[in-house]
Amino acid sequence: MSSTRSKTSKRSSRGDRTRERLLNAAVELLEEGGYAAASVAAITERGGVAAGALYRHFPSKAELFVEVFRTMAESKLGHLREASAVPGTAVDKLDAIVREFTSSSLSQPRLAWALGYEPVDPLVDAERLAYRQTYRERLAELLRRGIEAGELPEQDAELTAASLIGAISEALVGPLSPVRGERVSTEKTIVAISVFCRRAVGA
Amino acid sequence: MSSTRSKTSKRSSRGDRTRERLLNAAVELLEEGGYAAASVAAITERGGVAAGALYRHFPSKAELFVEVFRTMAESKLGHLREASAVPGTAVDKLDAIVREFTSSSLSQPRLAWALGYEPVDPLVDAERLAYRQTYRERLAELLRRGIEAGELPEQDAELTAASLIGAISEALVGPLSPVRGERVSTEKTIVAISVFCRRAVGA
DNA sequence: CAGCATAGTGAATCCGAATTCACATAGTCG
DNA sequence: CGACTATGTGAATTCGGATTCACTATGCTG
Repeated sequence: MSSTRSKTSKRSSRGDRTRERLLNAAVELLEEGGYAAASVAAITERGGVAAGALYRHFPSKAELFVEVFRTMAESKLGHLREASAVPGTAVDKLDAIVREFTSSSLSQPRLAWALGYEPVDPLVDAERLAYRQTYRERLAELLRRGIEAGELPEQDAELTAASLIGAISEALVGPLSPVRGERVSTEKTIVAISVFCRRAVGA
Repeated sequence: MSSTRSKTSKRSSRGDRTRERLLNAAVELLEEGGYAAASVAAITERGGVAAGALYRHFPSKAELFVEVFRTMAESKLGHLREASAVPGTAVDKLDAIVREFTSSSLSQPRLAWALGYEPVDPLVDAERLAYRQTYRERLAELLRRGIEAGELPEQDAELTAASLIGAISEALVGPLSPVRGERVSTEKTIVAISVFCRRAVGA
């Protein structure tokens, strides 16, 4: 494909930079108006190229979004990993993760909504599902450690993990949804969710 | 509109029956292949009429689905109400509701998926959101009673309610999703979810 | 500079639905 | 029966985007 990137790394070629700009444009549009706002026309316009150019860099619009989602999810995953590096018991780590997840979602509502819930495209949905699964596995692993350590009661770690993710998501939907109702204090929300999760795992 | 239904009730007119058949066809198709399978063509074919006929009964496909969703949600709401009529403490009622919700979803996976999660149409999504809100309020009300009665610890009932719904939903997604993984025992799943919820509310 | 590949252009095309509409047909009422 | 309304027909139209493509521009390499 791009024989030009053979420079191992160095300064990126024109094409590579356009590619980047398109990806960024997609993210921005997602933040601003969700998937509906992110048409090929809009993306390419913001990227400063004509519509057709997109197809020099991605086989389809869907594939572009797969990449967007993959990137963002990977980054979020990184943050969660960092958060869980906090010293302490498994429960402490769990709590750190929950808080990180909650607060980052609250600070970029529309994006979080788009990443986690908004109907996009079958291809992208699959990607999303896959990452959700990854989150779940991470959590489950942590839970298992907590159980072994006797910090948590015996339970189906996978199911609990899934439930936790669902609980956090749903609790956030109100605040996240473009159709926002009454705005509640962010800090209060985080604490409430954190408490709920602690109780839910049996801490 | 239908001056014919002036017979107060009696036997339904031809039109009314076609209307019913279309609604049923839509539900069936939803069960079988999700929203994707429920095109106007498919619905009308199954209903035994030509495509255009649909528009004699509904202003648009979306409106038809709004009605489908409303009906099903109303029915589910009814079942939950029945379930919560079980004698006992607020926690008992809560548990009954959780079990009812879980088991009914598991027995009609595809339909539950379509009703609860599958991206459909903005108009329908709004309807769905509204009912979710209703579920949430019901649950919250119950929780509040439990808190007052001292059966449950002090907490934000609304948030807990939302979290519970999210937890159940997500825990079911695996089993519900068309992309089913390993099949787990229905009974086990119900129990596990029930236990999780009890813990989560602080029972 | 010639030559070739990579990038970019943007109007035309495609595509898969929903929706419309001019024309039947069935039902009802006086 | 005759007229008038409710229903049904289904091919043609619409529609909103994604995608293509013949052509042009850019930039590197020898």
